Amino acid sequence: MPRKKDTRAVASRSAAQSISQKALAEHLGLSPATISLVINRSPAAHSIPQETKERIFAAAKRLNYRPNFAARSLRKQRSFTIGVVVPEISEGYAALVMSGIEDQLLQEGYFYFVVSHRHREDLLENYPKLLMNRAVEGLIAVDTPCRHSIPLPVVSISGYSEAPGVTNIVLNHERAAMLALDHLFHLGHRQIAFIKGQEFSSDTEARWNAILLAAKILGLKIRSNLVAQLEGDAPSPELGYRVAQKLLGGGQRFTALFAFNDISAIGAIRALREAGLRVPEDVSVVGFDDIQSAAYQNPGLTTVRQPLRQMGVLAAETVLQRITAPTRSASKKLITVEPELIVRGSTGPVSTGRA
Amino acid sequence: MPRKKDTRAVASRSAAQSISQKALAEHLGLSPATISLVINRSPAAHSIPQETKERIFAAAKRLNYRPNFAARSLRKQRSFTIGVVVPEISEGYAALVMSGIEDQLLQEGYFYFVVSHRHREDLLENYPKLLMNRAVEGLIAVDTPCRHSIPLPVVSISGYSEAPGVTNIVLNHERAAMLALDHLFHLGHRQIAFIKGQEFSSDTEARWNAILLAAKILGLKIRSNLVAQLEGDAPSPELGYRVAQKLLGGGQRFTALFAFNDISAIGAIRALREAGLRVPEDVSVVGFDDIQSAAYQNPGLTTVRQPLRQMGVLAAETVLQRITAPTRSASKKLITVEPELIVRGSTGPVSTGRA
DNA sequence: CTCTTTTACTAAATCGATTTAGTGTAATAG
DNA sequence: CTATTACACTAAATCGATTTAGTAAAAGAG
Repeated sequence: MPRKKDTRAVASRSAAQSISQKALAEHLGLSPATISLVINRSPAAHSIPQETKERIFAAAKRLNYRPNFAARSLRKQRSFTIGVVVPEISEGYAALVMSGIEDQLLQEGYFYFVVSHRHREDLLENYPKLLMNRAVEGLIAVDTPCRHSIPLPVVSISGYSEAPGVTNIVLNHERAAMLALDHLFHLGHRQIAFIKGQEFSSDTEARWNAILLAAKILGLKIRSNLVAQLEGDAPSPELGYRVAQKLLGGGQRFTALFAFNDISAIGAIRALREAGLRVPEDVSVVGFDDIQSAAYQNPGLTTVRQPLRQMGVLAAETVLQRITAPTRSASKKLITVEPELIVRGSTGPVSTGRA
Repeated sequence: MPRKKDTRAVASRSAAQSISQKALAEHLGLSPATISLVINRSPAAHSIPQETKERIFAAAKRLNYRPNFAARSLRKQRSFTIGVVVPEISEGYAALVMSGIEDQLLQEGYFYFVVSHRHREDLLENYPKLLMNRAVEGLIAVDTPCRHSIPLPVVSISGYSEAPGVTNIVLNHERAAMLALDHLFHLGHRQIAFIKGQEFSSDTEARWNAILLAAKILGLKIRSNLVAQLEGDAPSPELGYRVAQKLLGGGQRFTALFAFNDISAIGAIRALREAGLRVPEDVSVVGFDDIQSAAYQNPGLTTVRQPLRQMGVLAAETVLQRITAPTRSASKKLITVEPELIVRGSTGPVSTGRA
């Protein structure tokens, strides 16, 4: 009755508990040293004849020898593991970055631990320590402030830190702000509302300064009663919804809204709609990040894209570089990546009837 | 000039390279054995006076002693690490599950490695092995088939597997299908289109069978030309968009659409709109999963919620249980979780003018 | 035929903890 | 005053690899 095929026996053999190097050595009538040299393709194995090497590889495969990772790690003082600190796992933002990090790290034979601090002070404080207890060889912090300096290569994405030993990967905020404002400006918008990021978000300040600069260059006035700030730390459009309501309640008219990120833009659109305003006919909305669902809003969300996946890849490349060639790469403190404006349906020319 | 505060010196001291147990022992004039017993709060330390214990703890803190993880891991034959296998990191689905897993694991002192196979055969084959090489103590597979049996506790979420040693966490598909169909049925819908999942998705078959069953119970006919299947493996609404276009092109009218997941439902809505159909006036749409952006579609997406976070927590609890109390929990093969219907704006009564 | 070099390995130290079986001293029991 | 028990530790084996220094035998040089 071969209904369930006989994968079971085969599998359980091939996946059986691994034997030790010593056992393998005894089985072959060799010493563990020899096994080690051959398995690791050490140059010291040059004098070992091909035939013996093949015997070793064959037996290793047949007996399912897998070097004990802890032993190897202990001896070599390497863990081949990186720690990744993110605010949340559930956000489109962090997920994209992580996927870039993963690609790059696994390719190079590293694994990574992820921890998410959800902006809790105690976790922010403790997680780096926990990761160090686990002997990670480097840290990637995504949108996370690095208070203490850490005796490890650290790469920070969007969390600009002056701490020594930190390489920062940041977006060209000036260009990002200019892309968005210039787009709105050329559509005729002069009354533009802004949603700033939360205090804790490391991008908030830089982005805002860039907006101020761009506005100045364009000769655009920013009214303080058209500026509101996200509050709360759930990664939900709800926050954008609330802050947009506040803006609407302020009484000051606006024909365009530049949100801190796509998530809040999505919430804001809902608030606008509920207030009877059409997007983009009455109010144009620009988001930030270009998370996946931005494209599938109705209308599609015009947004400033951050190359999130690429930033993840870059971060991984950079930590590994700093781990394997500490001196040469120690100097690079700042890596800038470029934004891109993605124009979709949520922005349009200012309507003469209303503006 | 205390502009930059002096966190630097303090930090670099407190985060300095850790010393070894032996060094700590010498510093205290004790033996490493004693340090170990005290630090680990071993019962064998009962005879050691409180004063000495405090001396040890104080020195450990002052000299920044951190037990070497590899050494401890080697000796105890434990890694306190779990492997998590997901199809993609970028999806709302996996992200929510992972966040549940993370919570639970970190709480219990475990870390986890994530790998994403993107449905590539070679990675599906290799990643479990790589994880085992890293000495993970258990595996959580999210929406991922387990071909081979693995000599480790395995918990599978939405990837039903008969392999020995696998605990399956599955949604009550029958109830899920019934919730959705019953909702549509009571709104008057009789011409319902369906988007099935991809072949490779482990949920596809079970969900479809449940739909067939629910339809039968309700006395609902399913027309084969109103059934289409997702193709391609990118986690993007694009797939739903394409398949909905195919359904529309089929010429057969329908007043409702039940999609395989929220992502494809979102894409499908766009296709419907482009075809001049209004949602929900002309076509009601039901999604599946309740990912975050479902609530912030316009209109909000009616969907069958899977308790994704909870499934992650449950999976983590279960692996840990199986690791720490192997015999007692080995028996549980199946854990069922319950869906919930979330009614939002994308479904409405069938319109008499058009149906 | 001796001396050097190469070949084909191995012994043993090491990485940094954990843990078991003791050891020497002090206190208490009988 | 001896026997026992409790106290306060420690020596040494162990986990499973890696790696350096070395050895015995064979090959090659002169």
